[in-house]
Parts: sequence; C-alpha cells; structure tokens
Amino acid sequence: MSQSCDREGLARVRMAALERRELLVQAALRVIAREGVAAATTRAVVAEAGMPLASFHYVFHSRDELIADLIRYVVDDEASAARAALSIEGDLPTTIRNGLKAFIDIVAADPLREQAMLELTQYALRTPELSESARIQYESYYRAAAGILEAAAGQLGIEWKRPIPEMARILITFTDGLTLGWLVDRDMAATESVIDFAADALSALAFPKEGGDR
Amino acid sequence: MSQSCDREGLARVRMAALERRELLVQAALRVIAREGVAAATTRAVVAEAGMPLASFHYVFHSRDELIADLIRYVVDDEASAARAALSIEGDLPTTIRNGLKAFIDIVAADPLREQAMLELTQYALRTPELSESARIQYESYYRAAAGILEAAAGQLGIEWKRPIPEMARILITFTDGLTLGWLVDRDMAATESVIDFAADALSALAFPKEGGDR
DNA sequence: GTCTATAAGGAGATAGAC
DNA sequence: GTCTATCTCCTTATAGAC
Repeated sequence: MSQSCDREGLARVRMAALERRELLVQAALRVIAREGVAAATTRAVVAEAGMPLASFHYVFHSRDELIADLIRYVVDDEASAARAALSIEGDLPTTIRNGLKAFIDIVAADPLREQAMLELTQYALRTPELSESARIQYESYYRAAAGILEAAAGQLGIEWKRPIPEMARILITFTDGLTLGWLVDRDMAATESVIDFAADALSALAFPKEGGDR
Repeated sequence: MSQSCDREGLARVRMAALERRELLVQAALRVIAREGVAAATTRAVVAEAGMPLASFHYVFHSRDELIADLIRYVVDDEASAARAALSIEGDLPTTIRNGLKAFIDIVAADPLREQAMLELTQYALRTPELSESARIQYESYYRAAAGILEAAAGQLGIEWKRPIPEMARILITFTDGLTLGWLVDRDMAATESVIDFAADALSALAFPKEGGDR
C-alpha cells in the first residue's frame, strides 16, 4: 500500500531511468548519423547503446517518444555550437563571411550529422505528434541567429536596417540553402562563392550606429 | 528457339512494361506526398496503382530502381514548371520578387509534394546507388535556374556581374532556404520578407547592358 | 528491476499455378 | 504474361522467467 515511501529508492530509480534515456538518445543520434532515421530502429539503438531490447520500452513508451527527445537534445547542442562559432574579426562582411564559412566547415567536418538534422526535421514534419518539435527546432535556430546578429551589431558598432527577427530568418535561409547545396555536390568552391554573396548582401543591411563607431 | 522473332509482340510487351512503370511511379509519388518516403513500400505503391504485388517486381528489379525512376520523373516535372513560372513584368527587383513568390506559392499550394521532393533528395543522399540521382537532381535545378536568369537578363536588357552558374547556385540557395523555412512554420509574411531581401540582393548583381537598354 | 523469449504484424522478393 | 500464395527476414512491443 505504501510503496511510494521509499524516496531515496525512487529517486535513484528515476535517475537511472533518466540516464538510460540519455544514453539511448545519444546512441540513436550515432545510428541516425551513420545510417539515417529509417535505420534507427529500437533494436539498432539498443544494440548501439549495449542494452537489451526490453530496456528501451522500460524508459520510453514508444519510438516516437525517443525521436522527440532526440530533437530536443540536438537542438540544444546546435544552438550552443552556433553561439560559440561567432568571432568578430575585421569589418562586417569579413565577420559574416568567416561566420558562414565556419558554419559550413562544421557541416563539412561531419556531413552525416547535418544530414541527420535535416532528416529529423523532415520526419518531425511528417509525424503529427512531432510537428511541434520541428517548429521548436526552428525557433531555436532563429533565436540563436538573432543572438549572433545582435552580438555582432553591438561589437562592430552598427545597426541593422530590419528588425532582428527578420534578419535572423534571412540568415537561417542562407544556412539552410548553403547546407543543402553543399550536401548534394560537396562543391566547396561554389559554396564559398555563395557565402561571399551572402556576406555582401547581409552587410548592405547594416549602417553605422549614430555616435558610436567604436 | 526463335522466341525473339515476334517483333510486334515484343514491342507491345515492352510498351506495356513501360506503361506499368510509369503508372507505378505516379502511384509512388502520390503515396510519398501523402505519407512520406518511408511509407512508399512496394505493397502501398501497388495498392495505390491497383495492381497485384507481383507486377511490381515484374517491371522493377527493386524498390530502389523505382525510386531512381521517380527522381528522374519529378525532376523533369519540376524544371519545366520552373521555366513556365517566369514572367517578366516591371523592373528587375519586381521580376525576381514575383518569380520567387510564384515559386513559394507553388510550394504552399501543395506542401506535401515539396516535402516529398526534399525527402527524396535525403533518401538519395543516404543510398549509395542513388547518390548520383541527387546530384543529377540538383544539376537539373541549377540548369533551370541558369535558363531563367539568362532569359530575364535578355528580356530586361541587363547583364549579371557574376558567371551564370554562380548566379544559379545563389538562386537555388534561396529557393531551398525559403522552402525549408516555410515548410516548418508556414509563415508567409516572414517568407515574403525574406523574398524582398532576396530580390534586392540579387538585383544588386545586375548592371545595364552596354548599348542595349531596350 | 532486468533481460530472455516470443507474440503479432509488415517488409521485399519469388515460386509456381493459371 | 499475370497474379496468388508463400518464403524469409526484420520490425515494435510485451509477457513472464529470474
């Protein structure tokens, strides 16, 4: 009757369950990066994590619950990676160019990971229970982009001609387009040419801040 | 021994086989648009086409052979649709804006179809035997974009500051990014704002043709 | 609490009846 | 030539032994 008394035991169990969830999420991400979303079956995931199959349904109710967790996990990752990539050097076009180049270099360093992100978005859009996850994923991207644009503006003493949310969407439009294009033909020269264009075009949307040219 | 003599019979058979292939390809496209690439099993496709299962392997060696055919089919479709969408009205920024708006309206009119195209690209990139199909798909996009840019330049009496292939890649970078963004949140106002930016930025890459301002 | 063993169903591909 | 019936394998999920 009083099975909920053992607080410490309960806490340890919940910790263990949470740990297992995270281990499975990370294993799933490795499988998806290596072989695609379709290959991330419950069996493949538990094999990757070195767990028995039954452990899966012990901590997740279904495969979709894992995918939802997975999207949350990678979105957090991606956003913090994006923030870390920003480095202000030289003038605005140079900063944008370097930033976009750094981004595409990350993609090129681990193309399968980025392909996995795209596939996850697609999968989420297809699955009614997960379509909200896709929106949250992109809101996180837009927020990260907005943060970067504001930081760049502050440090370079410029202002953007358009509201930050609009600027952020433009930036993400570029990163998405650049990523897709590079993933298909892996032509870095062509990609860099588009980056040059993007840097110039985005720079045209900035003007020097009144009274503050650092 | 002489079973290859009946030319007419052979021709009729091959015609029938080709017809069946096309019927199956179209059925597969409907299934994929409705439920995604993963749902396009051989069974689902033949059910959609109203054929028995065995007919599938009678005209295709494998599911991947169908997918490869499918990509060729939709790419042709897409390219001719793109060419047809071009209409020169007003100045260059207006033409670009209208063109991109027409493109995204096509996407918005049948989002599932465009999602299917994206999924097909992803699937092709994942499947070694099909990765060439993805490249061919994008080469077709770039060629269509190049054709449109050349036609626009000719009719508006302008020249592009960059080589046509570079311009084409920039344009496709925009359409990909716009598509992905719209598919996720379906925010047409935000999308149009990015289109406005794209129109201005691309127009900045044109200058009036010497001696010919029509 | 953990895992083995299995249920229940769907997949691609094919043999063989008509 | 066409299709029914089936083979083999792999999936998610769970029951029940330890």
